[in-house]
Amino acid sequence: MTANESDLQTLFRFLNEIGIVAQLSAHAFEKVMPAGMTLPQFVVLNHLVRLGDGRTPLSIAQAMQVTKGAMTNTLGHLEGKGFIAVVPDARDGRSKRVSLTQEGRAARDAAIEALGPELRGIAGEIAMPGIIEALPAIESLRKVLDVRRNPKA
Amino acid sequence: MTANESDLQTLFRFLNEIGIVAQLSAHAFEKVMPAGMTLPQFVVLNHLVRLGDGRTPLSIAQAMQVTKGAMTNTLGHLEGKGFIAVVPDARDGRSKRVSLTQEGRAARDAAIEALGPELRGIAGEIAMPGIIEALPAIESLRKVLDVRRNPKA
DNA sequence: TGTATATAGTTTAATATCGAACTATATGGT
DNA sequence: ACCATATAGTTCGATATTAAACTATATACA
Repeated sequence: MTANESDLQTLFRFLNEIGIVAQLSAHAFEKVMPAGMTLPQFVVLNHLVRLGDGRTPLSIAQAMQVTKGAMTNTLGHLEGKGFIAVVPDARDGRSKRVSLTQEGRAARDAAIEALGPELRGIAGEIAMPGIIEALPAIESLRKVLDVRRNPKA
Repeated sequence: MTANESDLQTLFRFLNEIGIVAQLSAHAFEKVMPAGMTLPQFVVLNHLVRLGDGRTPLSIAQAMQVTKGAMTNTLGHLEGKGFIAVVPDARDGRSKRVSLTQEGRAARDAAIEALGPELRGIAGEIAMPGIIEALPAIESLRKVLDVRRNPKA
């Protein structure tokens, strides 16, 4: 499966566009988020709601592909706002466990609510079938980059 | 063109994946770049090579969707390394013009060279036809987000 | 001509991120 | 049981980014 020059240029352009879309969408999200709610904070809350809480900081960091240090920072903010509780793991003295508070769930729901109109606006202006078809390609690209970054996992 | 719930969830997941791919690919790029060359610096050099130099800082900032302040920073680094020259515009006292130096072109070529194997590696591990088909969807999404951010332009 | 407004670029304070060094706890091989 | 190594989390220094305030120049219009 040798890649030709044209493939390389396409891939380069693809990654370039992805970088810009990521930046633009992050901006659009922050714009509509309730005051004080940042994108990283929301992503963590949403992750805990969707996949269940009681997870360790490390597993959350790996799921969203940031460093442990970045997660320490984000969890600190969320804890400071009372959106999560972080407690030592009784079984493993090195670990902690993250659980959602009532306020945390409410904040996540409010953020989802605020996101709705923006998402609807975007969805209304693009050809959704194209997006739906493109999703698997993005996901496989993510997996490839994932493995290349951390081959052992 | 009303969007249904499923469309919104797909779009949300799509943007989520894009954010992670952007982060992973930025990391992969920085990893192989020659010492001292950062991704923003490379992107600016590449832009100037491909579309011609003599551009203003503002136009470059707009092309890559960063603020003027960010561009001031990046151009400062590039100028400090002797990769570009920034001179006042004779016609417009507010403006400046950015031109590439010999060293700047060489640095860009070296970066492209260093990027080759990494891109080839990635291209060899994914299904390129899917990427090629997905590109237009990403591009149209970029345009939509672009317009929503700055409706007048 | 003069004044209000728009545009180009810089600076500043704040934030998120990274990688590396560090602490503490667990695990595995001898 | 012990010691080497691996893992979880924090901290630190550096960097890129943003929004907003600021300076300087240009343009439009009255």
